[in-house]
Amino acid sequence: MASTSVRDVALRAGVSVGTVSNVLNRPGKVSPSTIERVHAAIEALGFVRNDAARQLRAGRSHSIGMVVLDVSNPFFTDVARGAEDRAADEHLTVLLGNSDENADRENAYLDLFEEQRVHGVLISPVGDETVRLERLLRRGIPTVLVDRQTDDDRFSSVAVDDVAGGYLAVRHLLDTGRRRIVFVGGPESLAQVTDRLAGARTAVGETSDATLDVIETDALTVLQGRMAGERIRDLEPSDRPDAVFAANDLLAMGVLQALSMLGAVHVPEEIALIGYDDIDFASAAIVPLSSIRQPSALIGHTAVDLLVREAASPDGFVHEHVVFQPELVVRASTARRP
Amino acid sequence: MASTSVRDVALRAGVSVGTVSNVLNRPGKVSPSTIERVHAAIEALGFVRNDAARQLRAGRSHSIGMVVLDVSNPFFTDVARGAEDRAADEHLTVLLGNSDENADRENAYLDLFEEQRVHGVLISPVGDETVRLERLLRRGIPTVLVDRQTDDDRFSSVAVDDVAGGYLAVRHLLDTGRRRIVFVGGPESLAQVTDRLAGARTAVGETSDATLDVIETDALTVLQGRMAGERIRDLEPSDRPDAVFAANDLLAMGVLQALSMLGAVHVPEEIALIGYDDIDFASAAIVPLSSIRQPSALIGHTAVDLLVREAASPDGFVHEHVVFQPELVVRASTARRP
DNA sequence: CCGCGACACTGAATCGTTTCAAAGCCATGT
DNA sequence: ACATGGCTTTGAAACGATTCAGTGTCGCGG
Repeated sequence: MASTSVRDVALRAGVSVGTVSNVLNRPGKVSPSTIERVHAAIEALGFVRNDAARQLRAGRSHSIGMVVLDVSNPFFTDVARGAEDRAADEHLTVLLGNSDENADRENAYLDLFEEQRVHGVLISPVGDETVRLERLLRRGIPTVLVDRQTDDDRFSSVAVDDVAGGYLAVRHLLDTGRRRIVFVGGPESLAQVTDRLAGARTAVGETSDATLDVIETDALTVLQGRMAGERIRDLEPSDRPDAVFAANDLLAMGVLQALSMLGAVHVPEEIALIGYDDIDFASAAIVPLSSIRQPSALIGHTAVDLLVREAASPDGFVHEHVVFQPELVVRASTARRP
Repeated sequence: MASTSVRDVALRAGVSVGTVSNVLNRPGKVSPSTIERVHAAIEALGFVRNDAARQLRAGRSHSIGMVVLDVSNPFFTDVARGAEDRAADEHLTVLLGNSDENADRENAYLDLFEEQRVHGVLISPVGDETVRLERLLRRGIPTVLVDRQTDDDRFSSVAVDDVAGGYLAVRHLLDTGRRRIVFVGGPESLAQVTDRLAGARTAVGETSDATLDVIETDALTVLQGRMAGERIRDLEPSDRPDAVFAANDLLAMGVLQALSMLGAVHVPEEIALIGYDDIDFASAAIVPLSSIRQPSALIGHTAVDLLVREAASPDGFVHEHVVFQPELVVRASTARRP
């Protein structure tokens, strides 16, 4: 019952603890017969390495801390999966934390990760606060911003050009003949929201008779989308927009639910709708949803890549800013009017 | 740069390391003035506890290991969230692993959790193998089966009555006039699948002119559902079933996509469709999906509860088997024929 | 004035692994 | 016969927090 240690294994195999450790970590340095004997002892005793002791000695854990804005959002689980896959190659584990767009929860996770002496941190930050992240750097914990562009040369970052994405979305709405556009998204503290809105504004600015209104939401969730959709549905038909650009697909699905409910407003005939992220469920929506696709798994993959490289070259690492380009995916929800 | 330890804090505060530790863990035993001095030193040095050292001393970590069948399935993320919330109350962290219905990946996570000396394990197992789980028990790691019923008194378990759920689903299809029913689900190694199928069989058995066919899938995913749906769509109209019961909502959404594509088959007029889990996206589907609701967050919550109680009472803990009842949610996809 | 308990604090031992300087062993070449 | 170098193995030190038996101090009652 009492857990067995290398000492027990060494005793049983008739070698020293150093040799047991070598068998485990540098088998090339140990003679075949000894290796066999040690393995037999490990087997017999059911020995399992104590990770805490390894970490203590090593000074840092072989985990990567990751904080995302919303684990219920398939976009982020896809990013996390990409990160995990790449991390597994390096024998690293990903600890996934969910900030729920809440700075306090974000901080709680960062505290935890500091105590754990994680190998590095991947974060999709809630606000602009870099104070907290600087502290990680000073501790020597490499930190990569995920899904957030930055010029800050103290961090690496992996993001998608959200301004371009916003532009793509609204350009497409304009190209299919819509002019009165509403942007649904929020809170403003999220860079994803403001960037996509900025791109939308640019596109609208290019067309003289187009207008852009904003309905701000408290979060990027289906529920918030439904509330925004209800506000639109309850407008006089003449006051309604002819297109909605939602800051992500969850919002878009909420908007869609509200508009379709009771057959009140037809999508895309009366109002066209486009989302962002192209999550798997977008194509299975009541009206299949047009969206802006981001290479989600690749984002996670690349982020771990940068992290690992930074961790390997302690000082003088040149931080990189990787920016992917988004892609328009057209489905029924923005079909051209008849 | 070199991380500061309790020793440094002690030195700076002019006390012993033992006192620093007491300030951190049993402030009641330390005089107010000393507490203040120690806190000042901690602040000044930016001291952060080293979790690895704590764990080494404590003998186990304050993390709970959790393995689910599919992180992309909102049902499991909901369960995980419930678990995390309850765990946070106990100052425990949840490490979430994804087996992808693959026994090797499941084992890899269990190995990891053993090395980490986790506080306990929550698992939604891939197969019937209890061998691996027994090993955890022998190590003194309490283990709770999640979303899996069992009579095994060596484990606690938290589950939903899947046989009752399967019965509910098919009883509803029969009640709305359907007779030729197809069950879509697999692999058979998942108890969730076989239990739901068993319930379905019972319901069909109660109606003399009803039939039940099975299309087995390789996994419970949207993609697999789409493949099954295509097989149904490609049947001669006279050979088609008049209702489909999918083993979970992801499958159901895939089936729905395949049937609706090209307007080939109308749901629910030609084929009624019911899923399982009632994930958030089910109500936003092309045709809002009827489903069987499970109290997902409550499952996670309860599981952590049992785990914590077992961990607190090392021996002689009486394992409990909690079984929740599922609930039918009727939407458009099973509307009665006109 | 002594003894006793309460309280605050100390510091060495401990957890289990890894590392590394040093030692042991053996064969080869001179 | 001995030095040399290449393997293999050894064992003590180190990582950093916690614990606990023990030291010291103070105040109060007898």
